[in-house]
Amino acid sequence: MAGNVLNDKTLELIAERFRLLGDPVRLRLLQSLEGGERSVADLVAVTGAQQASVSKHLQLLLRGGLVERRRQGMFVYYSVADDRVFELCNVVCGSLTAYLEKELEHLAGREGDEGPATVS
Amino acid sequence: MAGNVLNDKTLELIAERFRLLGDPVRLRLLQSLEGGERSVADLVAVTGAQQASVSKHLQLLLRGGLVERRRQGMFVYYSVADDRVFELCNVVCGSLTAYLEKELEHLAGREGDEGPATVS
DNA sequence: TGACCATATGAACATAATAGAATATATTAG
DNA sequence: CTAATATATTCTATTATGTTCATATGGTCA
Repeated sequence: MAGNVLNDKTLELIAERFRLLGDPVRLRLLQSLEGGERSVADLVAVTGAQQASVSKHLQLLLRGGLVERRRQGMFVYYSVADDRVFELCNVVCGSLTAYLEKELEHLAGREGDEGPATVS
Repeated sequence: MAGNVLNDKTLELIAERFRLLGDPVRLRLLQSLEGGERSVADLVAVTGAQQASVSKHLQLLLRGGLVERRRQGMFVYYSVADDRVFELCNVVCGSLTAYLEKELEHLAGREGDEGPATVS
């Protein structure tokens, strides 16, 4: 966004990538992979989701280029292919924190300002 | 994600924020606001979307704390409340670029590797 | 080969997100 | 007050996304 205008296609790609990160199960998967590669079975256990669901989320992350897979015997190991995801999450965390703090402040400043206690 | 485990609620908040950025119209709105505040009418013109649609997207961004609004007469001016969105977009752009370059490389390496040209 | 295990995929269903038309609200001008 | 304008909201239809169950695929081992 550094001043230049992005065309619709690019914007759609960026949006798509944000959407890819916009699911708590996928975020949990990525977080679980932060320490290194894991098998699907591991990830199923960690997330508590169904195997089919985990597998599909992993395919989405794979097609998006955020993770890689490696087969070893019967097991498939996934790992993070782009560390930027963690940077993104950190920035979002900061943004969220700032937002929530502002909200708190706002609420504190309006204490008891939720409408009249008396009728008419 | 700096090594600590995030609970489900936090993860959902983060995912929600990513989803907020996961729409091309909203990204276009944010980009349009990068140069400073704009009225809704301006934004409708810029995006080419319906007024109702723009208004709804702006409400989403507002509730997410990414933009602020200011009323002046009949007009409402929106502005970016959290510059981190641009940082996020830039990181995503970098991530996308890396991914697409890798894809290209991959394709180049496999040139003509798309199956036999002859039948049986 | 067949039995078995891990992972992926397909189909059906439920839910969420989005757009568009119509309408409501808020503000100013007369 | 009414008319006019800018913005917000409601309602509805449609589409996208996610979950689950069942099944397919790919691999190992006897």
